[in-house]
Amino acid sequence: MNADEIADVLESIAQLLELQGENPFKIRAYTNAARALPGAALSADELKDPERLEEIDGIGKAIAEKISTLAATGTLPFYENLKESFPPEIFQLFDLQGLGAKKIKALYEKLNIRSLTSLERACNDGSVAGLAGFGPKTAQNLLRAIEDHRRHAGSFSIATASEVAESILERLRSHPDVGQVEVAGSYRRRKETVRDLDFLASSSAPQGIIELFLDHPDAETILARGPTKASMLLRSGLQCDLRVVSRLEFPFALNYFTGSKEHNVAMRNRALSRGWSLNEYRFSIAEGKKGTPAPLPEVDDEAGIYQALGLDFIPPELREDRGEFTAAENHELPDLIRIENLRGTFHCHTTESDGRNTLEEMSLAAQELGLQYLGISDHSKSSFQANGLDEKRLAAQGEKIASLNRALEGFRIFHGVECDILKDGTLDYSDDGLASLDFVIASVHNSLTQSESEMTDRIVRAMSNPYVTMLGHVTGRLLLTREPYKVHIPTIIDAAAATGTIIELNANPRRLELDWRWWPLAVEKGVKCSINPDAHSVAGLQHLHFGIGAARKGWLTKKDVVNCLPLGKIEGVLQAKRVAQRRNGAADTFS
DNA sequence: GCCGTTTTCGGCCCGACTGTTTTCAGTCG
Repeated sequence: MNADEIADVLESIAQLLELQGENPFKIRAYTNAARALPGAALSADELKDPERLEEIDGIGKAIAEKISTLAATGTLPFYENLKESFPPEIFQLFDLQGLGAKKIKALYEKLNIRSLTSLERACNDGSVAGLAGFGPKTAQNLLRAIEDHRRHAGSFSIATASEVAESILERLRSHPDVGQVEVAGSYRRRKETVRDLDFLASSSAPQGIIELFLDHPDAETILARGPTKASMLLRSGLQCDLRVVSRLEFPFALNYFTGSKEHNVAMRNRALSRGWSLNEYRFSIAEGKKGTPAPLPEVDDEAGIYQALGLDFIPPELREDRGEFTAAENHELPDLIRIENLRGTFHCHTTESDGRNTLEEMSLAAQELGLQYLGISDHSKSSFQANGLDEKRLAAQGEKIASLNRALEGFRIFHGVECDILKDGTLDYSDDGLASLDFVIASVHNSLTQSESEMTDRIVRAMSNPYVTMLGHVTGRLLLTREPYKVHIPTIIDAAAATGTIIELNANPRRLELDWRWWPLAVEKGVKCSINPDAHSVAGLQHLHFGIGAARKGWLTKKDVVNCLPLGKIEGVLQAKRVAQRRNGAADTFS
């Protein structure tokens, strides 16, 4: 069993213990261990070594033994026994809004409810409403929650969220009683998908702002309406929450509601170590602490909170408790990439394959964005579903680009292709065909069900080709739609480093990969990134904004991203692999 | 179950809202 699978088991154990009414801190210990494990990036052997596991913060003797057993045998008697006390379907009840372990336990023990279907029946026939601690309102809310759950998987793409977030922000800003307004939560941290949007406003007169917020034209259900907090479900199924706080509380609330939960816990612990308690409103003197606490700091903005805790300002994207505290303490936080650092981009399609805009339109749009270059890469011939180009059409496209380039000044179109990586890792064109191009993106588009080792070998073989400039969408995932295909990312990263292949950060909001979690490793290994929109239209160039969010989340700076290089410097990077091969004179330079 | 210039016991983040209660438990973030 690998680290991710073991983490899933630990999460399941936590839920089962919760159902059993176990000590909440014991439950938290399992949840913490589940979160800590994948971040430690242990090898298969280290996962079997209890002593190595115990070095990880949050994993002690007992859980280390359990992880080791899972890694070695793929099973755990303790877990198997736990599972016997509850039916497996019961886990789906945790996904319902308003239903936690206590209520699930009551429903199961008193009414033998174990699934969405049996819960729905019991809500309708009145037996839920008759249960102690439940009532008619709860039954009604559960029915609505079941319906919502069925209608929406519960997550939304960053693109959907972005549209809603910007429009609600604008609405709230228009209110005369509003001071500051921000979106917090995972949206501000630029997670690849979000479950809800958390808005935060400062005001001394919250009521009207709450009313304006809830009076949204797309509001379907009002979930909460209090004096400082409101919550609604939009017709799309996206939940939006609003908090209104005072001007002085705003930085604290912004920090608190931006999260992540793990980041907040660490912040509070840092405060406690100084004798302060930190909540979403302020610093205060912690109760029951021995010794004299440091005097309370004055805080004007979010940076002031970090400063008070001896930290550089941590950008929201990094707040995942993945090393940002150590870096902030040592003044080693990266100068994260910004959208204005981009000088050009690659991976754009045109009407020649499956794009909606012509070569000329795409080029013009890129110039209007202030870019210096645009890499055109239509599909290769095997992607016939996408009208991929054969050698003849590819050559004709090259001539057209050359002629356009002659008429351009200070802007260049690079001619490339998104070349299919065939089932055996060979490419869709001969090396001679590839050599005529400025750059080549190699991507997998078919035979997605290969085993992890087959897929990994396939991609590594493709990267060993000196004409492959960069690797496209590494795992083929479509967020909220299609799981990634199986591929061993650390091996891919090593191969990219060894061959000098750039890895794409596909900025299309449905893809957003290589996933941000892997970029620190890639950078450590010396792999370069290219942030590519995978644009199929002029509008698709805007995906670069989402790519920047993901890149920042992956700790990337402009030095790590090749398309921050200006025209005049980028050409050399595109040619580097072939030049190295020519210099070494061997076909198997990289093997 | 984890952790330790509070170190082997006794803490572990905490406030808002809802619904079911009549002072609070459960859930959420």
